[in-house]
Amino acid sequence: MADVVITLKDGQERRAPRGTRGLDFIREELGGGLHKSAAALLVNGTVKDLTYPLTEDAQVEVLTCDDPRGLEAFRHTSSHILAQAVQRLYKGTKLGIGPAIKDGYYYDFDPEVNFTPEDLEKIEAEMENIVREDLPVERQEMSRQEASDFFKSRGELYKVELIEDLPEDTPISCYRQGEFIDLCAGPHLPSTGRVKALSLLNLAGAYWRGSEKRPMLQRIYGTSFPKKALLQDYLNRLEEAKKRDHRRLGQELGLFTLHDAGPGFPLFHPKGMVIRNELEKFWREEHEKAGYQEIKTPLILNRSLWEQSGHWDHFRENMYFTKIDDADYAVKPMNCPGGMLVYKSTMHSYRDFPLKLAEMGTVHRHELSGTLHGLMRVRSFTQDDAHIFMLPSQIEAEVEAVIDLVDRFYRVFGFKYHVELSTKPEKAMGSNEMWERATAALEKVLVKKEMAYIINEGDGAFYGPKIDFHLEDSLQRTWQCGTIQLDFQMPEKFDLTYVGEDGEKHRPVMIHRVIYGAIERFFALLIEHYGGAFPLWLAPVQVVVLPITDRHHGYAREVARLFKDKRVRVEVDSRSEKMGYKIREAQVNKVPYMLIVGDREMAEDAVSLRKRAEGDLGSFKTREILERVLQEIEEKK
RNA sequence: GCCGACGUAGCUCAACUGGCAGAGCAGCUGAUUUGUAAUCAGCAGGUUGCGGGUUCGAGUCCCACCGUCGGCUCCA
Repeated sequence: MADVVITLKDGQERRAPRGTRGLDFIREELGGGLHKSAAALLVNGTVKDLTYPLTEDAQVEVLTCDDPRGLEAFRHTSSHILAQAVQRLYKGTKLGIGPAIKDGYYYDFDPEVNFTPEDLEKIEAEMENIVREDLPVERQEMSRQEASDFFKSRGELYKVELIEDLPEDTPISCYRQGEFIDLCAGPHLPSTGRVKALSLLNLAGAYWRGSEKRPMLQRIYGTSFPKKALLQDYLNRLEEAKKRDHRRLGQELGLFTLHDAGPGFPLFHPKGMVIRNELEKFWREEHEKAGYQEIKTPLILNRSLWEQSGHWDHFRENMYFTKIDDADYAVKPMNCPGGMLVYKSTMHSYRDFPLKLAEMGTVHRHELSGTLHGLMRVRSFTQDDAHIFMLPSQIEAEVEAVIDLVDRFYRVFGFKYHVELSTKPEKAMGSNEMWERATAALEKVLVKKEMAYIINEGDGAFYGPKIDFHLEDSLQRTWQCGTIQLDFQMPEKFDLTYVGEDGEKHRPVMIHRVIYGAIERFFALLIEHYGGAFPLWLAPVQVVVLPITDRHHGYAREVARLFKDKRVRVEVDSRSEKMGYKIREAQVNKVPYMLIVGDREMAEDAVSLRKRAEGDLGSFKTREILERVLQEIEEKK
């Protein structure tokens, strides 16, 4: 039998006996330690097991854990080890699914008794045993019937359901390691001994197939790495991330608090308000430049308005209600109906378009108690909303302009973001044609701007599809912030009109959009992004003057006055404490500029500069530092 | 809303199997006059989330509720 010709990534060709397993090929032909660090193969562009037999000439690339696809196989095998350990320790536990995810893996179980955190330790110990046993992992294909019968005989009813839902033509494969066998498409590592470092992280409930109507399973999250040191790095990073948690920093820096008196209703303290106000100030400046006009609409409006807008039918379970003089009112969950009323109050001409009405609107939404999360997910929040009324022909240009505005804002803060296109949800208003037209319009702009985006099926607003902008928190969970929603519904519902060139009345098109999203959420993300060390323009206290002894207090106040006159947020720490103490406190409070003043500085009209991040920088003329501070504030660096 | 864990002073945390609620930081008072990340002393601070129950006795055990945390579902 002739050898097969294997073409490597760099174009080199190697020969191997037909049917050689990938792993053996790597060991024989490529040498080095590669067969040890390899996790999977890429054969003609498809990811395969390392045990995959090379029966044809092929392009082959070796994937290690440095490649996401290699790491995925590694983590996926880790999840099988988890499931094997659980089934050894807790007989009768049924298996759900167990995929690799970002930073690790999970497995869903239906145990006879729910797991406790102590169980995780036992399970982890058993996983270590399985790794030590170094069980070979073998792939085997089955017919649909075989697979179904097999899992039925084991009582694995969730697996049977999965098999039944697989498309007809999909080959069904299982992976076996020791006594454990799981329905799985693979690929997997060739043996369990390759998982050198693993750890279980936490325990949570998760509905079977993500549906609240299905049983709740027990999900165990874990992670694993090819080296112990990498696992330790990861655990250290988690610890570091906890220090950036906005809930912790918000408390430590005196920015906001949350109370039992109002779950999901945050209270902003003076220092938190300074930041909020700076964010709003920046927002107003930019929106004025971009041609927006600002409005303000009421917190509470009559029921009939919400019926007209469709919220009564589509959003009621998220709304709060009240009565005024025996009539039904609702607290607004969105700003759009109020915006509609403003629009309808006067006549509009096509010449006025695009008409951009912006509103810092505080909305209330009843969110499920289990979903509340610091400032990220609250029940009362302020949206930096705007409604853009326009001609159908203006849609693309306006969507593009908003995308540019979002980018302009996020850049100032140094945020990375990703974009999603959300399509028609189940509870939607309007015809399919309308939805398709609107979705296509949004997609067209994204394509034109060459933006990477993912499709978020069924996640649109009830009145239209949307482009969402997501930011990452300190644990790399993503949160939707900016959004651009195209709406053909509200103009219809509210009978909005404009007078066209032809003198006739026409229906305008509308965009709902936010840039920050919710100020609360954006603020939370900013706290985590900066780890509480805000850039100068946002810092609640920008400059603190630290007099060395009582006889320097007068001079310290003079220095502070110079800054205050230029609207710099400055404080003087005149307590009778040592310099080390005052500096430590300013440092802990993350004040960007510390100005130390003693005899030398007094004599020279100077200050000794210490910056939060750089430490002692020596003596400078006071005026020079003032200029520097003003410039840095201006540049928003 | 669902699953699990947790809830002690303003904050961070102690209190062995049920046996007198305690410390550090912050706060207040006083002393100290200080040169680049914590000066010393004293004082005050609590219906142990809320409500029931078991017990001679509950922070500790049981039940229900509220809240928080991690997820699921949902969403800015």
